[in-house]
Amino acid sequence: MRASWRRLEAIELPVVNQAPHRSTVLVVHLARRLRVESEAAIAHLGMRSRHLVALTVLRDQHGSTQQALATTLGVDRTNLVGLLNELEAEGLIARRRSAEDRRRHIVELTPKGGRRLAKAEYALAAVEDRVLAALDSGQRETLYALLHLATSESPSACMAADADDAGDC
Amino acid sequence: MRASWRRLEAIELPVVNQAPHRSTVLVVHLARRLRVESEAAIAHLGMRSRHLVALTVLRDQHGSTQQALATTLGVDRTNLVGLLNELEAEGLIARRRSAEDRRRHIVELTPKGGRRLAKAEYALAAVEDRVLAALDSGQRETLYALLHLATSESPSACMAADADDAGDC
DNA sequence: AATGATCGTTTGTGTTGTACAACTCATTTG
DNA sequence: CAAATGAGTTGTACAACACAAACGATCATT
Repeated sequence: MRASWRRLEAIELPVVNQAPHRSTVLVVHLARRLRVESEAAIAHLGMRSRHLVALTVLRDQHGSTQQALATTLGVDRTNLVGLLNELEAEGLIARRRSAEDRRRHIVELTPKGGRRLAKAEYALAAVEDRVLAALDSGQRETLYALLHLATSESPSACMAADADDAGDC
Repeated sequence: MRASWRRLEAIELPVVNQAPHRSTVLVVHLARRLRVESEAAIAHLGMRSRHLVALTVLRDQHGSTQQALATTLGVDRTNLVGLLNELEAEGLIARRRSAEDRRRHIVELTPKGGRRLAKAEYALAAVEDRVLAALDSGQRETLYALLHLATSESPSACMAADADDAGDC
């Protein structure tokens, strides 16, 4: 009975077919540790981790609408308003009306926001040295590259931009 | 002055020395997305993500004391009690008293707990296919390996075990 | 021009996760 | 014996967040 199983699977998975590991739990676990420690590390900048996540997303995908930002961040759009208000009050982001659809707000990272984000990331060095102590610098870069790839893959990339360059979705 | 700096650093960082990227924000971001979706995926098992994290940690480092578990998970030890109660009520973990120090509880993953954890991870396949869609299977394994390495590095490994094999810490 | 839908916003309510403190009990240690 | 420690219990407080209902401004359709 094992022979037939192997024949069936060998077509698509030629050599080895181990049960793939699930990263979900480890990501959640690691995120908790990182978040707890990073909150303390960036408190002197008047920011929390959720601010950093928003700024980071904005740095990657420039000029998202609030709706797209809400889905990317996975937060309710009503709660996003308050978060953006805090960031805008400090001049870290800017809201401008979309030219195509004047109902929409295009959220952009300001230069000051970029500098603040860089500052925060600098402050996170000590945290990662502690939490990611088991990884050398090369492994950390690999980790970053994979995470960046996974997160930058916007689930609805076509509706993220101002839609002037987004073709048919 | 830069020459002396280069001489000093060249020993350990020979060629390039770019500013390393910080993974913290990306981990937090990705964890949020994974957690939200995984909660729905494992609800039918009567579990939440925090249960899975606890079981996963227990699968890796067998026989932690509750105190060590609390620091590893980064939760308050008073809140850990309730979490372990829920897991123990379903027979997924077992508490036994330490022989060396009868105040301590050694928490262990039961066979049933291991099976439940495996079931949950199986249910997470669909979630990761959605959230980690940008990563192929090889990249996901690499991600898992890095995360496992980072999380298994227990910050206080010496006090994690039953202390019969832990030497001088 | 009228109608309905959409985007951002405000307000309010409710739930959840978690920290924190204070205390008890059992046990170890000095 | 006294002090310290591990686990458990209880209660309080707060922050994050979802969710609903409504509003004004703006599109899109007819």
